[in-house]
Amino acid sequence: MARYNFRETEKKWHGRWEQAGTFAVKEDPSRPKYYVLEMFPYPSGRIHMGHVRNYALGDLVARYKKARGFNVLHPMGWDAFGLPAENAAFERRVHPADWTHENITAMREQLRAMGLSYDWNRELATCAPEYYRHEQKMFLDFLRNGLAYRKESWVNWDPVENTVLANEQVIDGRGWRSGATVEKRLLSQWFLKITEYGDDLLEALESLERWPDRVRLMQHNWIGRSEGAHVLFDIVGRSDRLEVFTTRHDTLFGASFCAIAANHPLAASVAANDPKLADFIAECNRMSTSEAAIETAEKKGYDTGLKARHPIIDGLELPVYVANFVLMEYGTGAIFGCPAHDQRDLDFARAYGLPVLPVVLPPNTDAETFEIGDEAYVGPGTAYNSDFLDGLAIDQAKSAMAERLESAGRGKRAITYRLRDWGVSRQRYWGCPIPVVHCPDCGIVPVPDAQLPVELPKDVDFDTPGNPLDNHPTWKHTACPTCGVAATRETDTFDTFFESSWYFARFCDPKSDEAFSRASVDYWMPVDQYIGGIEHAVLHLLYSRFFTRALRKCGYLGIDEPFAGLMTQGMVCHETYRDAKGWLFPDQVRKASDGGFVAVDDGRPVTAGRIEKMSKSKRNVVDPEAIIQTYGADTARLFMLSDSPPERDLEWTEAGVEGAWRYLNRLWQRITESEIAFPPAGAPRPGTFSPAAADLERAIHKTIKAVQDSIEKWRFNSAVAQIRELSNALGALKGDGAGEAWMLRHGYEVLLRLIEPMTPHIAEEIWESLGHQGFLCEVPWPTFDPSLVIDDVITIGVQVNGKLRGTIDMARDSAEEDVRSQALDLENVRKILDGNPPRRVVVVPNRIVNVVA
RNA sequence: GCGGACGUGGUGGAACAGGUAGACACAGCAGACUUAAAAUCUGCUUCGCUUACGCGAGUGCGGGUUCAAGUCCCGCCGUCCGCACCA
Repeated sequence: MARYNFRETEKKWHGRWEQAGTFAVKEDPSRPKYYVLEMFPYPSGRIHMGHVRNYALGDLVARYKKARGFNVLHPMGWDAFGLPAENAAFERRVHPADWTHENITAMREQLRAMGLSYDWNRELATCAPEYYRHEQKMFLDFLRNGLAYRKESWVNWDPVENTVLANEQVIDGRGWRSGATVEKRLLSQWFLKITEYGDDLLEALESLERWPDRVRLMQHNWIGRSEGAHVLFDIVGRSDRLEVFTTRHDTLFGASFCAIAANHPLAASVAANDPKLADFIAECNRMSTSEAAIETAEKKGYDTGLKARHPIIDGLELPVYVANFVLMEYGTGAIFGCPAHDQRDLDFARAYGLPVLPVVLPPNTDAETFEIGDEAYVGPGTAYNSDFLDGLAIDQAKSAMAERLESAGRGKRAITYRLRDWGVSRQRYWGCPIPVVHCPDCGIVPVPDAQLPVELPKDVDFDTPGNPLDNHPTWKHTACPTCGVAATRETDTFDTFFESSWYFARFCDPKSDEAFSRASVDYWMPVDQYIGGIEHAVLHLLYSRFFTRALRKCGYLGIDEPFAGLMTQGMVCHETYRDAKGWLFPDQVRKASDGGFVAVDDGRPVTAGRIEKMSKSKRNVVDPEAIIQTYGADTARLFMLSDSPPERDLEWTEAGVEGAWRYLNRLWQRITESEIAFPPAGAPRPGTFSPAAADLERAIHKTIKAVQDSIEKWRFNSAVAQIRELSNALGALKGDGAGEAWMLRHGYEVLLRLIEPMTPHIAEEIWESLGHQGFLCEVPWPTFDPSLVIDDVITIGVQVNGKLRGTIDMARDSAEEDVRSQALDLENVRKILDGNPPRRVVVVPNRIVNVVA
């Protein structure tokens, strides 16, 4: 038997699709649209298995929706700015632009080899001036609309990448890519006002019904809204007041100290005359913010000597400390401490000998005997020791206190967010230049629209440390657009998350002289189905939601939410091996006779590690190109879809891939080398069928329904299982009469249509070999006959006391009495009842009978 | 510490809405074909007992609700993920 030649076949169909423009789309108001998008890749040079999985998932959705009659937009492009290009420039003496474009060319070929149904006419790369010029304009519009501003602030500085990082890019105190411990620096930076949309971004999460709960929750926590109050403390002997944020203003009567952050202006003011305090502040700034450091760090404070007047209790003065656990970034950078009801405050109070006064009494507790030991009481209760709050529950006490503070002019209700404004300045070359000019006379001047884009210079030096744009001899020197005097350009570039915050809209109209036309985004947006990794849950996915709102405010588009549906796929994992010296590639390892593993070269023992995410460092990466070379794209795609549900991690196994390949090869042989003479394409349906053929027809219709349901529910692995079940049924069909031949052909044609979104090349090839003209991918999805998906005869389980004791075959919707008597008549059932009448018989129509003995 | 998800054969995983647990695969075993191997085909494959018919146990552990629980409720244990000095 000849083997299926995937190499020739896959290439052949790539050419056919391209020539016919099969996947080119345009707006068509007469048809429902469907926008499928996979997160576009960074052009690192080669695709990896994570990409293959991502795009196999997206292509299945795109092809399925196309079959269901949707006008499907399915584009692909390149997230082309970023640090690796600069590293390559430094290490290999290639220009970042050349390196990036070479990588794009290579990766485009790899993607084409997968047979993905992209409209390649819409391809874009974010490093092109035709792309980034629009985001320069957007930034200027943000500036005009008060959504962008420049301010000096403490920022996260990555000492390895030599650039600033946004809060979202600091993971556990370290840079998200470099892993270097992040330092605090005071710099002038551009910010986007994401906090202005804090409430909206939070509330709208509710409406994102087709997003995973996990991602919505992560964004919810990230935004971190808390309701509380600002409280004002007068400071003895000073005119300024200390403003504190609290969520527990009900415990204000238990306050025993105030604490401020090391970077708080008040601390700086005292430190000016207090060298010891200045030392303490410096020590706090050096402190790492990593998890381990925080766990072990002591709660340290420094008594400033200042006294804060309690806002409610006349005559009570509280000491003011600078404390290392108070963050300038959150709230007002100042707190009041109520040790009895906050663990951290309690630890601090014990360390510095401050009073601990309980003011919340737990339910059913005697106020006389209630004491605070080593643990603060944070549970529910009623206020006591609290004057006018006494007897009130916590929530009531908060309201009462807020009203008192407001009427006394000593505070007011307030809401604080964990979310910070998005710092977008990066001290890097390979990014989009920030289009402003610093003029000695006029200050910050936006570059006029007519002078856009501000293009990156090509001739740059990567050997000198620092920002190559800043080091460039001429680029930054320009004339002030307003007054004409000598001025300098901003040399920072945008965070590369800027580009990915709007590319989905550009795909709607990628050749436009504008960012995109309003009509095209109105037609295509929002993205109906977005697919990508969970790692962007609070980065790209939050920025894009904000950016869309900002663009709306500036009149670019009319929606708030860019992604109506989101699927976060699991990782691709693989086995790992290591010996005493480190990790080994799987092909350096073989199974030993004792069941363990040894190295191929010298037989030394090797231990099998965990199944882990493919990574270069663990040497468990499988190169997609090699797989496609060996087995073909269809096989790789089928395996990826069949092994695990999309959101779960997938274990790559050679055996699993082999299995997928054998299946496709078998399918091809069964049809193209069939000994049964199939009737020609479109042959009329015979009038009668043998029972076997009629059964097969039911199986066909059931499969259509099952596969469709599975795809709609994102159970692609189940869809594959159902297709394989139909294959088994087709392979097992007995008889070779005209009716059987017709039904067999019908079955295979349906099967091909169902499998085409997963394995398009082989499906097209077999379809053509059956005598069809035109593309299978343009044939509508088959419909099932509802009457054929329900069985006439149903096998009903018969239980005695909940244990299965037999089955009976009954006509569908048989009378309950018949089912009951048939069930009781089973020998097994009679044996157990032993002549006694059953106590009860539960009959669930068409499902089960349970006899209670 | 806070929040969340998950836990089913040797393995990946099925099981719509509480109703025959283990679909579909992978691996394994046996057989057919073959000089042989690969490929292909047929069968078996949750565990224990049994020649067999069967019987017993079984969805992390312990309880509960129900005629009936992988699924619902309560309490544990474990694994993974997110956030974290957040006032």
